[in-house]
Amino acid sequence: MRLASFNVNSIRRRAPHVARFLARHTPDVLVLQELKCRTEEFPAVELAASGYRHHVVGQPGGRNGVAILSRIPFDVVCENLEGEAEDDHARYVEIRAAGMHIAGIYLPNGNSGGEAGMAYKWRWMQRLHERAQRHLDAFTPFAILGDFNVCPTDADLTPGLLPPGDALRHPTTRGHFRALCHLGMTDSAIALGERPWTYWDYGSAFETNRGLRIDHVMLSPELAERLQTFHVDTEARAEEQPSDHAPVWVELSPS
DNA sequence: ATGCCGCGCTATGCGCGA
Repeated sequence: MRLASFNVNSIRRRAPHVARFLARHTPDVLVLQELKCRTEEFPAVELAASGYRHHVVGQPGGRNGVAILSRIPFDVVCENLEGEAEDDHARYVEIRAAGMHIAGIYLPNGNSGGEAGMAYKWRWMQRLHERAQRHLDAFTPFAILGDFNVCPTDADLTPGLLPPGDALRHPTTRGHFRALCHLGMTDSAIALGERPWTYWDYGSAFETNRGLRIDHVMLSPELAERLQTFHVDTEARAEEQPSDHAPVWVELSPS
């Protein structure tokens, strides 16, 4: 079982990259973030030949947007986290497939909108925590994949790349992330002794390998037991007109 | 300490992303 995540920074610009990634690595499930399109604008035709079915949670205005592509049967569980009235950001999608629940997330950046932006990020992390708690309490196998916009420790960013007060490395942000770990969700890369960059800014950052580790795959205990490998598809980041994120994925042994 | 880049907009600069 192969579970993957890719922040595409506009799916209309990146549909060819996604198609190539699917062909190269044939994940069973791929979650996408930052579609930057409405649901009806998703380039389904360009991805149709790949043999994947999709579910899109788009948003007007060219912001956010998440989707799931799957080559195994699935049901959509929900398209938002509970706990905040009138949250119309398209940042969450959860499916049930192969006996597990799989969430694709685009966690708020938190650096825009001042205090309110930061507070929204932390409330969102609290709501994610509550969702995970619910699944863990029920012993439901649960995976969370996506752009967390969190550098969990100082070792997860190139020194000097982000100022100390940045929302991606703020102590409160890290506290929320650590709470998710303590709840019982395993950071896949760390569990395997790896700490790879998953994001490089446009410009020279990729050539000089100045990056961040912000795309994560978190697994409940049942799934962490099955964790075999963690990968970053740097090939996708090296392509023409790339996203600033690279796809990541994990391999799980059969249940 | 930051947006030099990239994206979408109702645009020909701005807000946002990390």
